[in-house]
Amino acid sequence: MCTKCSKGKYYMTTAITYTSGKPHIGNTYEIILADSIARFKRQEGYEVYFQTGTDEHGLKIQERAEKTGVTPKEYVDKIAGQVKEIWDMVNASYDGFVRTTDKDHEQQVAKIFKKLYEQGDIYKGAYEGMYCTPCESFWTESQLVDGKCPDCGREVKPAKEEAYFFKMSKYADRLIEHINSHPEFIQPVSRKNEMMNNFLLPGLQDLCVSRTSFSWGVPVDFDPKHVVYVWLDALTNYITKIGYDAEGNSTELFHKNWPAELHLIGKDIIRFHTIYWPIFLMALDLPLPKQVFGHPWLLQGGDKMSKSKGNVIYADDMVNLFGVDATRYFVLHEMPYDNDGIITWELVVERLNSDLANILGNLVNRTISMCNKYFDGVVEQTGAEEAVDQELKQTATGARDKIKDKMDQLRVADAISEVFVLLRRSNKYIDETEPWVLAKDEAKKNRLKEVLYNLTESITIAASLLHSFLPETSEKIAAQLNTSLREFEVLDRFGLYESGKKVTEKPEILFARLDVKEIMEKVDVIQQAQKAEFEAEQRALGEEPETDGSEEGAIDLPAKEEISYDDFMKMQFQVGEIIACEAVPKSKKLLCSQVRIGSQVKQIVSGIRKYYSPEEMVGKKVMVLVNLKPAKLAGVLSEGMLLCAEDENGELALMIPEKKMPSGAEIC
RNA sequence: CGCGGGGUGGAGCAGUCUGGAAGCUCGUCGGGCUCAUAACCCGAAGGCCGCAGGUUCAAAUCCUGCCCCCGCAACCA
Repeated sequence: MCTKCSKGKYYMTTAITYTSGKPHIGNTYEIILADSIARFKRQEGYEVYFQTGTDEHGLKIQERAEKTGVTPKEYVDKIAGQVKEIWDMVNASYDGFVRTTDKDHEQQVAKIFKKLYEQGDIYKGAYEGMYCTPCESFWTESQLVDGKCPDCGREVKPAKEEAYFFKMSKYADRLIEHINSHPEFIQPVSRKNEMMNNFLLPGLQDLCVSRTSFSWGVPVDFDPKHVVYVWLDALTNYITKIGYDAEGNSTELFHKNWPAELHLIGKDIIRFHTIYWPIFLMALDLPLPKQVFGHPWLLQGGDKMSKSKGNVIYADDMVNLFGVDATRYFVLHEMPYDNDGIITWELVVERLNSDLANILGNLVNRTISMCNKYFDGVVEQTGAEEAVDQELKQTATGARDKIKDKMDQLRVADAISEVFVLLRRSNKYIDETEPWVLAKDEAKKNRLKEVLYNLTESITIAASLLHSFLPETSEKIAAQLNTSLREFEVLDRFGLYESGKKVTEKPEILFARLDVKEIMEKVDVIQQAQKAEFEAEQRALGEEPETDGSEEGAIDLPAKEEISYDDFMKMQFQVGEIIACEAVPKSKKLLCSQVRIGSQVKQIVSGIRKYYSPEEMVGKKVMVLVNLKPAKLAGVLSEGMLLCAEDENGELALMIPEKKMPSGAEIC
């Protein structure tokens, strides 16, 4: 915005989005947040370089691509396209977009790996554990269920997989020192202790940085059956894409921008950015980023979000329904600093109506209308001041520094609220000055002009301050007032609106009020479409679509292998009477029941605590599989199984004989 | 005693680190106003700040114990 008064460079990044599917509003939140910070820094006079991108390697992507019958590259091209499309749709002003499948990135990852290997930070070792061949997964002894694979229940065997490891411990002390001497490094600060106490102080384990179990990744060039595993591939994007070269030929762009001022990431990956990433950088002899901010999540309220239910909220749907800036406003405003935020369609409508339509849109509209009505749109400063003006002016001129203060702390939601303080104050000013009363008295004409000038000026300042958050709206307001947005430097001054200018004749409604009911009808259409799309995808993957029970009742399960009558007869089912029942301590879902079957009593543990209380269990006669091999659950012995029906939501119902039956009666 | 987050007027949250008159937005009710998108402005009602103890002249805030909710983890026999 103002190149001659540059305050220096500002390199910031978001996390790169994993391309396993279309990003939902929670993912999109990060880019909007980052964008508002980038825009604000530019407005302040920094030379910002803002990078985002996609993380495109890994087993999951390879598998998805195989299932849909396309190459991994084709698959990620499609998703990366969607990501970009959404980022553009929300007006993200990124300067660089990295894809981990970009050739230059891949080359550097291979070089970095080699360099770290040659200098001894990476060594060849082995991953040891119990291996399930069909699942291609390693499990530790404690993860095994009954000595078998917890996923598929099949046999596992001890195995070793060759892998490369990074020696984390070597740099741990230096990192601890750095974190302690740079309290601003990890934000919010509450996360710092978490990292220290849970990972750094107990001692870091070496990190596995290669895999042989899949091929969709960057091959290790001196040992090509290995592929570089996620973090060394993903994190390095922050340096590779701006031109880092492991052999010393880094670009101008890199020298200018590294180290980054800010990595903006989700709170789930703080560990990787504040421990592994700094250590990689130390190993490469590069300076560390100034700050890592792990933002909270934007969660969907109400039902758990699930594509099969069609209730996932996507940014593009929001933009279509509400517009870009309403979408931006919601996610920026609703997100507190260190707690998770909630989004529902109803909340979005509420915010849009009360803040954007009522407070902001209506203020602009009523002000312009009065300018036209009383003075044919001409706005003039007459100097007819009164005491009431002072408070408005103070609010207007003080807003900039308050916002800057909040932004410096990365409290974006609070910053945007400061603009609304000014807007509210302006609405109040109209009531205090009563322009319609002034208009009736010819002698008060100059005063009326001054009042409308003050309003126009305040709105211009507010619009300029809004630019980082709602760029489109900000510009629309300036256009309606026939002025341009102010530079940051002068935003603490009042009275710069050029006296005598004429505002637009017919103000355009900035945000129309919305009716929740109408919106929810449209949402319903979106959700139906989403569900249909999901089911189509499932069919394409050759899987049975999940039905969601809206047609009441029908659930199709994948057919199991046919069994013989003898197989069936191996199972002994009997009626059991529950004579006592209590919750299993140390567990959340388990109930432990004493079940009388004939003359014996068996102890059976079941995961039904969510649906049945211990009290209501007692006295029930239920269907029991009696001859199941006993096993321990949460340390408690279970000698059988209570049979339940389960619906698609996991709701359980015990099977109970429909006529009175004695305990021990055989079920066959 | 698995890890973590949280419980503040009807809803969503701030305040808790650094004790010192319970605050914000929405909603509700009453009033004002008419320039405006039934918008705006003013006022009111509504809280044992999860429960119980403790420290203190003083606790939403510090300490101890307990209960409940939500993620993750997990054994869902």
